[in-house]
Amino acid sequence: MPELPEVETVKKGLENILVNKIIKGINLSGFSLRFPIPKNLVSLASGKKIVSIGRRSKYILFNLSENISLISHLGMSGNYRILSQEESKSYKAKKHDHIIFQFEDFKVVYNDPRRFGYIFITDKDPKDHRSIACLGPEPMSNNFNEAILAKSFYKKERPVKNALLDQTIISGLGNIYVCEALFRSKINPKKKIKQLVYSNGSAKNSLIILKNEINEVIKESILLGGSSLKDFSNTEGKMGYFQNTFSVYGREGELCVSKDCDQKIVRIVQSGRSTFYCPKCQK
DNA sequence: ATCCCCACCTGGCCGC
DNA sequence: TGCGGCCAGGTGGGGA
Repeated sequence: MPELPEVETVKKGLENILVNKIIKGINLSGFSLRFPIPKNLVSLASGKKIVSIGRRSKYILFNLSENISLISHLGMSGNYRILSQEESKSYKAKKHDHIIFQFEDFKVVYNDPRRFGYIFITDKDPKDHRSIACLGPEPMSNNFNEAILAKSFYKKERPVKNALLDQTIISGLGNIYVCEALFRSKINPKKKIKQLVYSNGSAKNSLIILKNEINEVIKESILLGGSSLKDFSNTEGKMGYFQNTFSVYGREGELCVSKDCDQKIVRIVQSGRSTFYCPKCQK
């Protein structure tokens, strides 16, 4: 499922309902997620109030009372559902429901078929957690700019597609938004990143365009509630709409959307992952 | 040091 | 209808 816009959508849904609520109890399926669920999750989080809910990159951060934080990653197929009071009364855990949070009069269910998601609990600043500390700046944040990209791209040989998926360079993008941002920027995904930087280390215009298009595609997707492919939905079980606006992702063999372009979208594999692009528009 | 590959899982879809 | 193969939004560890 989830890249930055989808995680932001889930985070907002949780924030609307859960802030100032007290976790009365937690039920676990007994399965491990990508990592084992922390043994002290139930004892440490139960009885705590949810003070605030934040997001860093693709992580949802639950800030609880007494300086406890939950750090939640949705992996590929993780999702939170907030059950209504009525649903909560008779709810029986479904297959792949791995964590059920009990509140006074309703429940929140974490469901994750592929179990690539994970959750950590910490009594320290979550920003210092090893999963968060290494993340690069994220789109639309103050410290995301062409200078920092130019620094990361300077004299490096990697294809730009791979570099944009590297969460230590820029965090929050995944396969969909990288493909879409490169199309909007008219940059070939195979292009080596050093070619976007002048030999004096400053950003070429194409890199500035790329930075702007990354911000734009993320902003637009958040406004539409993210992209729903297969199983992504928000905390109410509703779908996002951004998938209807894809220019290249999942469009192999279909016509390029650019005016005056007669090319078909191509799928290649880079570092084991599908890349979709227009060979004519993206140079 | 840098970068790629693979494993971690289940389920859905396609072709035979 | 069934089965095998392939594909999927992410990440971190190991190895080249």
